This record gives sequence, C-alpha cells and structure tokens, in this order.
Amino acid sequence: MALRIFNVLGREKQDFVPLTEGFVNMYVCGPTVYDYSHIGHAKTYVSFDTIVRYMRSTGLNVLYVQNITDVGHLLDSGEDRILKKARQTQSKPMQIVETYTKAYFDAMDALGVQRPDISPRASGHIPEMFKMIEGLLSKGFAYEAEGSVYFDVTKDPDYGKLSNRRVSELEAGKREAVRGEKRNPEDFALWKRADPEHILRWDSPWGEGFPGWHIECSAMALKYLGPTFDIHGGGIDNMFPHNESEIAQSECHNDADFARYWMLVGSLTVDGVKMSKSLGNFTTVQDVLAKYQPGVIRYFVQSAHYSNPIDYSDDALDAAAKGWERLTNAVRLARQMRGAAPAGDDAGGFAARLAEARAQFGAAMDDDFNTPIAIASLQDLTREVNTLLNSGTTVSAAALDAILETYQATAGDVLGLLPKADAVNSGSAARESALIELLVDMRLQARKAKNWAESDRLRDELAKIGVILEDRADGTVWKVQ
RNA sequence: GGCGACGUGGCCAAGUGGCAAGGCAAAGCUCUGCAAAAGCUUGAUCACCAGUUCGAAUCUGGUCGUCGCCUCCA
Repeated sequence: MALRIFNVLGREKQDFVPLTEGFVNMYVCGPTVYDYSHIGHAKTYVSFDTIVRYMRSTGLNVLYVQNITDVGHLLDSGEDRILKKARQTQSKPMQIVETYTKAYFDAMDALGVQRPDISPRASGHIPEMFKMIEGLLSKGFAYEAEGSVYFDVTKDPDYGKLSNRRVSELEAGKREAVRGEKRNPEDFALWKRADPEHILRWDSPWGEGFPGWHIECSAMALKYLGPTFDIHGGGIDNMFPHNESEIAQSECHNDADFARYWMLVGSLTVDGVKMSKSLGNFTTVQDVLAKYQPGVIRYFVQSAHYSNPIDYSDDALDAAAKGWERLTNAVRLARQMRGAAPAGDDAGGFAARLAEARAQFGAAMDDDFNTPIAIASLQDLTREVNTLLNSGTTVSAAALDAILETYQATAGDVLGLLPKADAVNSGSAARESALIELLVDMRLQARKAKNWAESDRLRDELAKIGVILEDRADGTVWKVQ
C-alpha cells in the first residue's frame, strides 16, 4: 500500500513521496479571526485533521502548521475585517482577535480536531514579512507605489499555474484597478499604506502600513517549513487569488518550488450555495454542537470525499447521526460485554475478518483519503460484529479486545468518531452509574413480576433524562444519550 | 465571458473500461411483554444525444442543468 494524493497542482492523483522519508511538512490556511467559526470551517479543518491523523497512524512524522490570520484581510471597501468588527463592538482590534481565536480553538477542540503543531499569527511575523517583501523588491518582482508595495504579476511567468489563469488572457482594462497606483490590474499588495483611521499599523521601510493578505502565509511557511515543503492545504475558495499569490511570492523570493502537493477541500453549501459570512447563511459550530454530538459532525463531513462540496441540512445531519450511532452502538456493546467476558486466548475465527477490515480501511485512506469508502468498510464490519455479539454465543475477552482494537485504530484514532470509553473515575460519575443501575434493577424486579406499567414507567422516566435502556437476552444495558 | 467542479436508486454517497460499495429513509419478516437495538429480504443501467470499443456510469465530441472561483470568504 502506498499513499496517493490528488495534487491540485497538475490535477492528477500521484504517489505521495515526502521530501524527507518518514517526515511530512504541511501547511494549511487557517481562519481569519473576526467572527465565530461556522460549520463550513468545521468541514475544512475536520478534513485536514483526518488527513493528518491518518498519516500519523501510518507512522509518518507530520509537522502541521496552520496560521491564524489576525491582520491584513481586507473587505472590498478597503476596510480591515477585524477593524470593522472592533468598530462595531467598540473593542480593541486585539480583543477581537483574542476572542475569536479562543472561540475557534474551543470549537475545534469540541469537534475532536487535534491542534496544529504550530499556530502562528500573522501579526507576530511582521519582521519576516518585511524581509520577504524587501527580497522581492530587490529582485525586481515587486515595486513600491505611494507607500504601498505590490507584486508585479507580469514578472512571474508561472503566475496562474495553480488555478489555470493566464494574466495575458485576462482582458486588461475590463476591470479597472481600484487603485491607479498598480501597474497591472492583477498585481496584488504585499504591503499597504495605512490611512489615518487604520488602527492596526506598523512602521515599515515604506512608511506606516499593514501587510497584504497573502504575504503572511508565504512568510510563515518559509519560517517554519522552509522554502520547499510537502503539502499545502486549504479551502478551494482560496485557490485564487490567495493560494496563487502565495506560490508566486514564495517561488520568486525563495528560488525554489513552494509546496509539492496541493490539497484543496470542497466548500460546504446550504441549499446548494456556499455557506459564507457575507451571505449570512451560516450556522456556527457551537449551534450545531448544541444539537448533535461531535462525532456526528465528523461523520457527516467524512461521508463525502474531502474534495467534494457537501450540502448542510438537518436531514443530512440526522442521517449522519443514525449512521454514526450504528458504529458507536456496536463499539459500546462490545465494551460492555468485555467486562463479563470469559478469558480466551485468541479472537477465534474473527481475527481474519478484523485484519481484512483494517486492510480495507487502509486501502481506502491510502487512495487520496477516501473516507466514504473507509466508513463503508467499517459499516460492513459492523454488520458482522453485530451478528456475532447478538448471536447468543459466548465471545471471549480476546475476541472482544481484538474487535475493540480494530475500531480504535480506525474509527477512533483516524476518523476520531468514537467517544471515550466510559470513564467512571470521578465520584459523581460513579454515583450516577450506581443510581442508574439501581433503577435498572428496580425495573428488572417489576418485569419479573410482569408489572409492565411500572417497568415502562421507569424506562420512560429514565429516557426523559437521557438514559436509554435496551433489553437484551443477557440483561438490560443502558446508555446516556 | 474566462477557469474549474459536478449531474449515480426517495435522500446522501463511492465506483472512473468488464456483470452499480456503503449509509439514511420505506416495506415485509425474525427476535422482544412492549419498546429499543440488531439481523434477514426487497430497489437504480448511472442527466440527455452521438461516437470509440468485444464490452462504458467509467474514454471522445456535443447538448441541457447545478455549483465554485475570477472581488472578501475555509
């Protein structure tokens, strides 16, 4: 098995060969922190989280860098997103940045997204940007105009290679540049002169100003990953101009290839249109988490290939919830049966089936991280596991351990879909469990007496507080919803 | 207008030359005091047209439709 990745740069699936064997240097464009993260961000970062988890599970040593954009992201009006928010809420810009950076990590933590190894902030890398801009100026790829510095796209023959755009084909004059100081309409800012009301500003060799949006990623990728690294990821909506400009700046400045593999994830849509803050059709991660378990959201995201768009709706989430529960129910049952399982020295005839499942899972993930197929392989396995666990035959502890290990290595460690094994460490959790067991036992007595009314009342009352009972041949099991 | 993605059973979604995975929903059945959970059974010729081929959802050309980017967005 060998990992294959669809490289947007070149548009073909390629064998993944890291620059240094066993190591992967990876950069993913992070969020601009001026508002709460919505479910569209969740799709992007759950996707890359899954990708990183899988690579690590195969033994690759991944260095995952994902920036935080806290300056330089301008609106059409020329206004900084963060400054606008600060003005609206009468806050300091860095208050906005802190608030939403924290909110972003809180949301991602809740979704089981493992933290990037490095989360560099744009505002903390102004000197690195200066250096890069100066380098581009001295090499003639950039020019200064009235306190701003622009990248001259006509100086880079490769400009457009990621998004298949040709500057020469863009009808000059069709869209006039907002600022007449640019030489070409497609030139983009490396550094912008700050108007008096612009609070976020730094002294620079070109006067007071602030960095352009694209330069931060080039500067931080260079600093933490070097001139050439393995994978650059992000949302496909940033392919142009952002990613394209990153490539231009970096390759012209570094005299080296930038990222070797480009992975762009499809957008999340609502009723067929992209979820975005500007359209107002967004649902925040915290709102969705109020209704669905984190695992459900991950399952929803992973049920389509990362490069495809997915449409968000309650129906879609409900369906994902059912599919996710089917997997987790099997795991929960196995965990519960493990407690009273008789010792056994092997997994019996099931070992081969488990090995097959893991092989199928790995093959799917190796094929450009095909999570829908990976999940299908687990659903297939789950049917057989359920059959085994419900067959009435005795299943040995060794067999249950093997089953649980298989789920943990796939649905757990890679997909991040499994809840933690019920920990009854804390006093209150232990007390809660004991109380539930007590009620379950009371209901058992009622059932023995064929007092169905009382039996059903206990079950219904427990259901109201989120405790679901299931009567099995070998006893009643319960779960917390 | 340019660049790109896509159109597979009621819904979601894999498959990209050799008899169309998986999930959800629906119906019937088994189990069950009931319920839940679980299992079994039942369904598509792949937008349309024309080609290439022994053979196409899968390749080529065209038509229709949807979406993304081209201006801020993960």
